[in-house]
Amino acid sequence: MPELPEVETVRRGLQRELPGREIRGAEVLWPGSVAAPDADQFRGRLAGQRILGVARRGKYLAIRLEDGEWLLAHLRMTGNLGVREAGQPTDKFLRVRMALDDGRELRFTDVRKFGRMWLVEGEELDDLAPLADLGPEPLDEAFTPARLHATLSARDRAIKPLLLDQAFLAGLGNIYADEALYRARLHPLQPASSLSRAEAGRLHEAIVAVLLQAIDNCGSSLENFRDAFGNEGKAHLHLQAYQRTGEPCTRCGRPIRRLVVAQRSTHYCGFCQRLKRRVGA
DNA sequence: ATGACGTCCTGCCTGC
DNA sequence: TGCAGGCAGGACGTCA
Repeated sequence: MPELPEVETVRRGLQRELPGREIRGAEVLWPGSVAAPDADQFRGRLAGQRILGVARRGKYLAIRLEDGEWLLAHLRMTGNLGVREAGQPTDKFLRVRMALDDGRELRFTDVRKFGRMWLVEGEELDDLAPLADLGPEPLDEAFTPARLHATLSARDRAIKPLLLDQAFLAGLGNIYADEALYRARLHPLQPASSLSRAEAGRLHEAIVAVLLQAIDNCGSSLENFRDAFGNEGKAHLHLQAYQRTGEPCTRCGRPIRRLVVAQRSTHYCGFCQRLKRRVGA
C-alpha cells in the first residue's frame, strides 16, 4: 500500500512529466473518488489549468495548478496516479482521467475505491484543509531525534499505533512502521513515553533509514503499487519484518512473529524487540 | 487522550 | 469446480 516512499516515487515520476502541461479536461468515472468539490465543479475547474509542479506532504500528492489551486490525491490502499498515452487501453478500475495537452492522460485508478482526490485553494501546502492536521515530515530537517523524544515522552500510548497516527508523524503506514521498529529493536507495544533518549534516537535513525532505502528502491510493490509509469518498485524485496511471519529474523535467526496491534497486522522479532519495563522518570 | 469498532471496497485466499 | 466467508487495510466517525 502506498506509504511515504511509494507516494514519493509517484511524485518524482509525475514531476518529470507534468510541469508545463495543460489539463484539457477531466472525466470522473467514479464520483466517490472525488472528495471535494462535487464532480461537476471538479471537471469545470480543472479544465484549462496548467500544471506548475508536483509536491508531497505525508502520503498526499499535491499538484500545483497555475491559478492557485491544488489537485490533491491520497492513494490509500490501491490508488494509482500515472501518465499514459490517451489511446492506451484503460482497465476497469479507472476512476478519474484528465486529458493533457500533449496527447497523454493523467489517470487515477483504484481497485478498492478508498483513494480520494481534492481540488482546493491555498498558497502553501500547510494551508490546505486535508493536510492541516498532519504531523512533521520524517525526512524534514525539523524532524530531529530530540523532537521525536520530546513528543514521544508526552504520549501515553503504544509506539506502533502512534507511528501510524498521521497527526503524530506524516507518511508511515503499516509496512514502514514495522520495519522502523524492527530496525530500532523496539517492541510495537512499548509505551511511547517509556522510550529513553537513546531509544528515541534509534527510532529516529530507523525511520529515516527505512524510508530513504525504500525511496531508493522505488517503493514496495506488495499489493499492486506501481509508479507513475506502471513500473513496480523493489523495496519489498528488502523488507525484514513486514509479512515475514515465521521466517527467520535477519539478526538472530528466530522466527518473526505476528501480533495484532490497533487492528493492524504487526510483525516483529520477539527476541530482538523485547518489551522493556518502563524506566523510571 | 486512548482504544475499540464499524464503514468504505474488492481481490484473493482458504475451506468445504 | 464453485461458492461462501474471511481477510487486508488508511482514514474517519462514533462510542465508551
